[in-house]
Amino acid sequence: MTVLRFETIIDRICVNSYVVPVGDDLVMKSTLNELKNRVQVALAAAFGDEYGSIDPLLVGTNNPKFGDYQANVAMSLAKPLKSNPRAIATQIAEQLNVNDICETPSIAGPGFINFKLKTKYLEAQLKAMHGSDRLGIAKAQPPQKIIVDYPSPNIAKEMHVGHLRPAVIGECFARVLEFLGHDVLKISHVGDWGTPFGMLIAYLQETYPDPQAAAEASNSGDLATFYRQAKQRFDEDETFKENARQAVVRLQAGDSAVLEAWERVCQLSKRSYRKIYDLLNISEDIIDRGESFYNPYLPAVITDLKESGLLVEDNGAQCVFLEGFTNKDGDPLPMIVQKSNGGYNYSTTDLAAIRYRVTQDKVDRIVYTTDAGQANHFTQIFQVARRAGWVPDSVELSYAPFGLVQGEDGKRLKSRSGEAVPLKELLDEAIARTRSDIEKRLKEEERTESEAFIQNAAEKVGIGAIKYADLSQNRVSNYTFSYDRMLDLKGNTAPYMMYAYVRVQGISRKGGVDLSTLDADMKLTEESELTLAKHLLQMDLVLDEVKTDLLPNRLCQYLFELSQKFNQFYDRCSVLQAEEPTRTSRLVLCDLTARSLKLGLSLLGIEVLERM
RNA sequence: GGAUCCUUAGCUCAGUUGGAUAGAGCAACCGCCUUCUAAGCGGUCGGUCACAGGUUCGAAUCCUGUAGGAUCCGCCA
Repeated sequence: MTVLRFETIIDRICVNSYVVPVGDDLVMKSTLNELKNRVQVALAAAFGDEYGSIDPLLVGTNNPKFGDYQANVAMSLAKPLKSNPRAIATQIAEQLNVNDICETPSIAGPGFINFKLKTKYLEAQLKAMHGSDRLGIAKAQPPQKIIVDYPSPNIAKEMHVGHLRPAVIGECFARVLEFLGHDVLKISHVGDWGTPFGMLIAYLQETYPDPQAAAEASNSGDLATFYRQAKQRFDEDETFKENARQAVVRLQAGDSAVLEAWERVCQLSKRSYRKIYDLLNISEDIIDRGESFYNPYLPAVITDLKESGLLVEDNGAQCVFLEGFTNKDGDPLPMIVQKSNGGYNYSTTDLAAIRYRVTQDKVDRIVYTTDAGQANHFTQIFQVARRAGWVPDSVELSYAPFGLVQGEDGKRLKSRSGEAVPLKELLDEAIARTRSDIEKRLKEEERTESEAFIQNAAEKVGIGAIKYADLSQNRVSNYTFSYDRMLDLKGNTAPYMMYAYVRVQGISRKGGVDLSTLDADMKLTEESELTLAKHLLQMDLVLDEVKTDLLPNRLCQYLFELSQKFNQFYDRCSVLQAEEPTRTSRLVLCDLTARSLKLGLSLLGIEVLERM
């Protein structure tokens, strides 16, 4: 897969984590891993100890008629063992001891070993899952300290649609890693030190020379309006433009009056960002550590690089020459860390950030999420940080680039032209469309609901749909901006899953059943029950994948399939009217589905509704 | 000129260390509400996995080349 190539470039080091029981919470063994171990034992028994450590190539089957899992290892051993794969598979199968988990394994095709789980085993697993607060998902042991580098817009500007992806994706990573028990530090590397700030500071000082008035204006003002007015002044007046430039210089020199104005602009900006983040259900405990934060640490980056011998002066600029990046003549390309005028640039800041995070925060892993256009930049930064000796091998630098948000023309959605849709506008549109959809349904079904119910449902469904539309696509591929697609409420969308959840709550209400206090004695008979059960037991694997590969669409896919399987079960099996013990067993399936959906959606940053 | 990413059904996309007959959603068409919310379920239609070679028991997946698209490339972030 393409993402892996990135990871090899940046020298990815994995830190092992082990699964152990935590506290009183019952932790189930992953079926896949358990079967893997069993096959390895069988391999050792059949062919000698040295075969006990090879990968059994165990995967889920793609067709139920082959069972639930298949081991593909026999084919890969044909050459080294100089034997035919079917014979090898038979030898492995003879040594297999999996009686407690599945039916007798069968050999099929060129040498697949197929496993079909026993119903009894599934029932026991479900019971354990039902008794667990965490749905049987283990916490990482030991936990890692992980920084999730939140998307970092320039806070001098209004948020636009291009900020949606990084916000939503970064939030998902943080939530998944946190749920898996890691110590997550959410850090926003906001642009709070650059040229656009000079413009706003100059405008604030010009319009509100009196500090008291400036304070009031920034407390009650609106960033978008403020920015628009400042931009207009900037574009039409040369003197103002010069004032803005001077403001940046004085800001970086530490001028106290300018610093004060800068603080005000930052506050104004953070307030307006928070409003949107709240609407988007983005964590409140994000730490703002903008470019300004690293200002004091920039000189040390240069001296450190000099000491390690990496720093080279070129045309008056301080550079590090990169390995593997060459210009058209084949000469190494430099990365400038200090401009010829003595100023620093974003490379310096990013290097200072890595250095600080490893030495001061003592992290085990840093997860970066930016648009793919910055892939080269981060590959270079990581290289220099490693070569400078700031990042030991034990620290993992994960880069998760995402595709560009494109316009209908297939080109990058521009932010400066002013054509980019403000994020607020997109979110409001989503809510409005959802609202009218809900009202239409209520009318058709002759239902009446309170205004509060309608508004809340419109917000949760509308925002959920937008976030899901984004997360359910492969992170790497480009994203064509389309209202219609983002706001679609049918098919593989957030409302589909929210609706499955609502169905369970409906059963609980109708039957007057408290799902949390059920005694989970399972009795699975119908095919749709077994299919749902098997899927329910795979959530831990999926979350582990998301942790490693940083692909939220894997979780979306899982939740969509879970909802599909639940809907099929719901369609074919009546719950409340069933005889005991089937009735209770089915109620437990409902409960586990609802809790899995709620958890999974919450990890995507999407909230569920009890009714809709 | 160099680098990175992408190309799978009419549209939007999945496809997990290479595995059995390439899967969803949307759109189109046909069925299913006196039964736990039909934002649902079932079915039909739809593919030269951009193209050409190679690697092997096996390739949408790995390698090489070609075509097309996007993005980046020493003093912006």
